[in-house]
Amino acid sequence: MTTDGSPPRMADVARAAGVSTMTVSRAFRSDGSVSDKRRDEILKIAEAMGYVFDRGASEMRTKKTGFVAVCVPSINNPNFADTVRGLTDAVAAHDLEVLLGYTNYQVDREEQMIRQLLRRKPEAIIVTGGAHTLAARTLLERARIPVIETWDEPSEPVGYSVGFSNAIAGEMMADHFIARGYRRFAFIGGKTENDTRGVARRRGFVRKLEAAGLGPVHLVTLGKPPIEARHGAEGARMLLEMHPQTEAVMCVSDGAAFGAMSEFQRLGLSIPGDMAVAGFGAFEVSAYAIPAITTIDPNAHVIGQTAGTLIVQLLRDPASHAMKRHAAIEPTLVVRQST
Amino acid sequence: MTTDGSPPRMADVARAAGVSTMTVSRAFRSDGSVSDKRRDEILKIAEAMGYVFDRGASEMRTKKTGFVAVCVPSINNPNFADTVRGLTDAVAAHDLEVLLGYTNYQVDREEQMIRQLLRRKPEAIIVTGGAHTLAARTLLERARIPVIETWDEPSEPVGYSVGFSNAIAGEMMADHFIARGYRRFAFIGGKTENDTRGVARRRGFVRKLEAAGLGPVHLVTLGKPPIEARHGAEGARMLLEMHPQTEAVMCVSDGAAFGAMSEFQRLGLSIPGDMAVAGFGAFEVSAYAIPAITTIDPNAHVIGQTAGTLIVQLLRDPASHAMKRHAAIEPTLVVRQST
DNA sequence: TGCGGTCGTGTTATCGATAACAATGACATG
DNA sequence: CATGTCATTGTTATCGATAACACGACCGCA
Repeated sequence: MTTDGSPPRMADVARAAGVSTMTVSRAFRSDGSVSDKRRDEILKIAEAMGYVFDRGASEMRTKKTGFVAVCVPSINNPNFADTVRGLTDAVAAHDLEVLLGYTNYQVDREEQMIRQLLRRKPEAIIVTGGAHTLAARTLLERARIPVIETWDEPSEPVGYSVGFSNAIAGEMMADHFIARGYRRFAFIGGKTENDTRGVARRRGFVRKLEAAGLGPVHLVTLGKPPIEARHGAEGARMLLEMHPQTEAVMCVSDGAAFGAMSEFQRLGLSIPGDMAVAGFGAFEVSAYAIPAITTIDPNAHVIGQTAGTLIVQLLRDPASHAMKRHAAIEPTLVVRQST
Repeated sequence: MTTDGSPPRMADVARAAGVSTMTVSRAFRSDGSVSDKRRDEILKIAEAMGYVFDRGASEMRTKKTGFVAVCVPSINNPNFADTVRGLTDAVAAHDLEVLLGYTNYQVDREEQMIRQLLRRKPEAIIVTGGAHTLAARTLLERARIPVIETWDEPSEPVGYSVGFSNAIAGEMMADHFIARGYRRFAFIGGKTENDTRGVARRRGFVRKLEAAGLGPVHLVTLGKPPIEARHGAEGARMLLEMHPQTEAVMCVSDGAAFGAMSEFQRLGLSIPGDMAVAGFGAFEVSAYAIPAITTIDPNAHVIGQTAGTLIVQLLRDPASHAMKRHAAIEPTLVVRQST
């Protein structure tokens, strides 16, 4: 506290400690060359005065904000929450903070969000997926910071990418269904334009089955993402009405799969006898549902962790730009009783 | 882009547009008094140059960071995710961004997180719960910004509070159990020290039942929060082993309730015939489980929205300090088939 | 004793935008 | 025509910390 009642600045702490501002500045950093005695003294005085270090002023001079920006579709989705957690954990040890934005699965909101995030001058930016508006892509290309696209395997990444092919994930489930001997298939998912990754999974699933001569795959398309249990339940009703002969259905998310399975059961079907159900995402609910639901684990936490580790490396050693541009995170098929 | 390859600053845009830096600054703000023609011209030039406004430099001069800090236990919990979403939605329209931190339910990490958040000079800070370390409380008291404690009804709030009494939420469920005619009760939850709100719910639940002469209430205590499906399942096994005569159990969260119910079913019990199960949180899974799970909806999104609205009001009109300090968000009992 | 090196500390200029104030021109009004 | 008002634009100092440089004290070693 200063005499005039304004919050204390570093200079006020310096005055109180009888040293120069520069010495206080050094005391607040780990690398600062100050004698231990002085540092303790200064920090104690600062604490007593209620001094709070001003990161904003610091970043103006150092040009280091300590921010890693990340843009995800939604934070209510456990998968993206896991990715953010993995990222945060990986970068926190290196004095980096995560600046989070979400788009509610709207591409134009992504552009706006990226614009907003970049104004904070993050040291790196992580986005979800490889599909962006042209303007958004330009923003990322011009940003002069590491750009990481996650949850996807973009054919032309802006910078780096950490993720997997959602189409292949869809194929994995198709292979599993084929191996189990099912014949008539369906896919429950959301509207095409909003969730490009969900659409890619559907494409892979359908392509593989039709290539095996097991088409057509019936598509049940619900509203905008996120597609959750209530949509799954609605999709289940629609499916039984339109294509009651279906034997196995993949859902775009585990939430939807759970909702669909519950609805099938309510309507008297036995799972997997009358209908096999699978999801995507390895939500916790899938493991504890009865029957437990077959799913694909995208290893969301690992995606975040890997992206975080990559960022730390790029920031510490900018020369490492030569390394490979894509980190493949293999999704895992988790077979359970529902198929 | 400047001639030397460094990112352009406002002065570079000004030079390119043949105006002063100040005019460019004004063009970038909604209130700036610049002729429309000039503004369009300037913005177009800025865009073409790839200029990105530097929010950090701006905030140093204006002393407005545009940040609202929020500290939650976890972002994987759908309840807190909803609160953050409600908050973000409420403040976004007023040019405020949410700076998010989470503590993994560790009180000492909360202190550290608050310290870190405050260094960014947020314009307001929102924390979860009313229990903090002494140092954390001091930090909040000295911060000279609006402080809002959520998800609780602190007896001595630091500043404002938005939430409900978790003890009363526990009592609500006890009342419901009593009305349904159950006699032998249990509560499945986490370790005491880490989740004060969960503990409060348990306390209310137990107190009410014992006051009605329906004790003792058996407590099944698992590990550290978050307490999810796997803990619920484990708790269910423990409960059947130690107190098989139990008729109705409340779980600290819906995740745990779902896991417990599944496990009871796996072990051959019928719900609610052999065992009634209730949760807390109104997770989507509860509505689609079979049977659907009775729960308490804390209206998490409303909590966030209300806190956001309050902040906007306090920042716009600092004189409104006189208004009431607590906004009560009533939790709703949602009775379903599991009880 | 003299020299170079290290350690701890101080001085000055600076990061990029903007508040506060000043100045200009256009137009209205008496 | 003089004066006032308004809208628009420019000039200067500044927010709070720190990089870069300078400097003195002290050390070891020849």
